[in-house]
Amino acid sequence: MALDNPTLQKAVTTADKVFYAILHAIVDGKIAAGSKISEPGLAKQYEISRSTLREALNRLEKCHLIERKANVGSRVVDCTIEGLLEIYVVREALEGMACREAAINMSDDEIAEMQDMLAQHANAQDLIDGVAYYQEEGDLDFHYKVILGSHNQQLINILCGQLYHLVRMYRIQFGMHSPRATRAFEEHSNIIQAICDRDGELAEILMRRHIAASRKNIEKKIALQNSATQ
Amino acid sequence: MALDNPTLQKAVTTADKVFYAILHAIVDGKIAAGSKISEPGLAKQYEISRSTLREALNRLEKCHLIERKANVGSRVVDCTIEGLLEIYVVREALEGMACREAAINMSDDEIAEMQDMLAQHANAQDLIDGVAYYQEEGDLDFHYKVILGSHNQQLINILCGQLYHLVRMYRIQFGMHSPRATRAFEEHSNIIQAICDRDGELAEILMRRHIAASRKNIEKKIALQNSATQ
DNA sequence: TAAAGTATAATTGTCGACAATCTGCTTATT
DNA sequence: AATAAGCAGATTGTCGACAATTATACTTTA
Repeated sequence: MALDNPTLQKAVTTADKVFYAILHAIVDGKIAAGSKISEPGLAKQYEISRSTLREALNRLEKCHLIERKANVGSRVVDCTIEGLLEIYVVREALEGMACREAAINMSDDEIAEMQDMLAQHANAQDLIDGVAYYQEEGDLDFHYKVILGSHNQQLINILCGQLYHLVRMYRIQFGMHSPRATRAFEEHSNIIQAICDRDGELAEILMRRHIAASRKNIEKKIALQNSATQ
Repeated sequence: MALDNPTLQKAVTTADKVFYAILHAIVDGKIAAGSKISEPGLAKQYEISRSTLREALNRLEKCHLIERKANVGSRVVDCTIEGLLEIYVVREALEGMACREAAINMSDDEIAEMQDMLAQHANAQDLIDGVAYYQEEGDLDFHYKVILGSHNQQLINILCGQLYHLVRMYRIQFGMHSPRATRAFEEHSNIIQAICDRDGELAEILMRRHIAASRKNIEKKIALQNSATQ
């Protein structure tokens, strides 16, 4: 079930391990965004052959974490504001739809599990402090559960397999400790309620607003920064 | 511009050429859906080394045309009804959003170009005959233009780079010569009008209905088939 | 001095071979 | 007879080397 998550999947081959190692290095910014990737360099660093490294690079390309040009090489994607906003647009569309489908397809057990998770969050010290409600990872994450709940393999692949890491990369590198913590918690509650009521239409609208609110929050911040520097 | 289309991109390296060759073979059903891929076999067939073939296979995996398991091998994805419906759900969400963004971001020139294209279609013999309005490819395609018009690189990548080929594969292998030809044409007209009016909200709704109508059309067909066999 | 051309160095693409793993069949055991 | 263990055969993963292409630095020329 949750093993569909590439992040949690066990690394069975050397290329796998190196893939995850580089993945984390990029997401955490240890390999700078926008920097060029040296195949001989990285291969030496991880003590593997170039073939194996290239296998790992291919997977990173699948996650849109690096970009390759023929006969030129690979670069880590760079984190631009425009890129971030583009991702939010995609998420609004896809997670909105995932939420609609989740309201239709989730089993009662899955819904109960999600409600339990939310109850735990309500007590969590982090939430009380109003910090870092966004920081959980993997299958602890609310959005994650909703996406899996859609039972749509295409949606799961795109959102959990590809965009997930990009989103984390942006969050970490832009230092987004959401100030919307308590607000987000309430929105999550309402979304779960809609799913529980099997109201797909409402569930989608609420999820879209939830994500759009985050996006607007970022746009506002950017606007403030821009007006301050002028 | 249209060079962002991986289908039209020029193949510069051998792996590229083989990638496109196998891509077409799979989409056209010359390599059967669901069949296992033999690396030694295909390498011999295309007269290349296994390394080069694996490079090509990696790209096919990016398009979700094949699936790989570690130490086991690759299989061509199989075309199931569920899979097809899943794709329609994703398309409804993403192309709907792309249409909204297109209404915001397309230049006047781009819109004029799209209107010209539609006018051409209106005269086309194919349309008069009520056949095959869906069969055009590449940047002739209406949906394609809308997606590019969103100016959102993420949307373009996912829809044109990944899903595009899968959709074509399903269309060809399920033999979908849409009987909705004239109807689809009218719907396209209305969508372009909404974009022309810069009405993103309406444009999204119309596109979603347009795609949902196709999906329901398929569901109906399936239901008929099932009731006939019982 | 700036621009263009050339040669050298470095990087990427491709190849064939070996090691590790899986598949299917035979054989042995209860 | 059914299940488990073990053994070929084939397939995938990994490696190091060579070929093709690109980037860099230097020289030449206007």
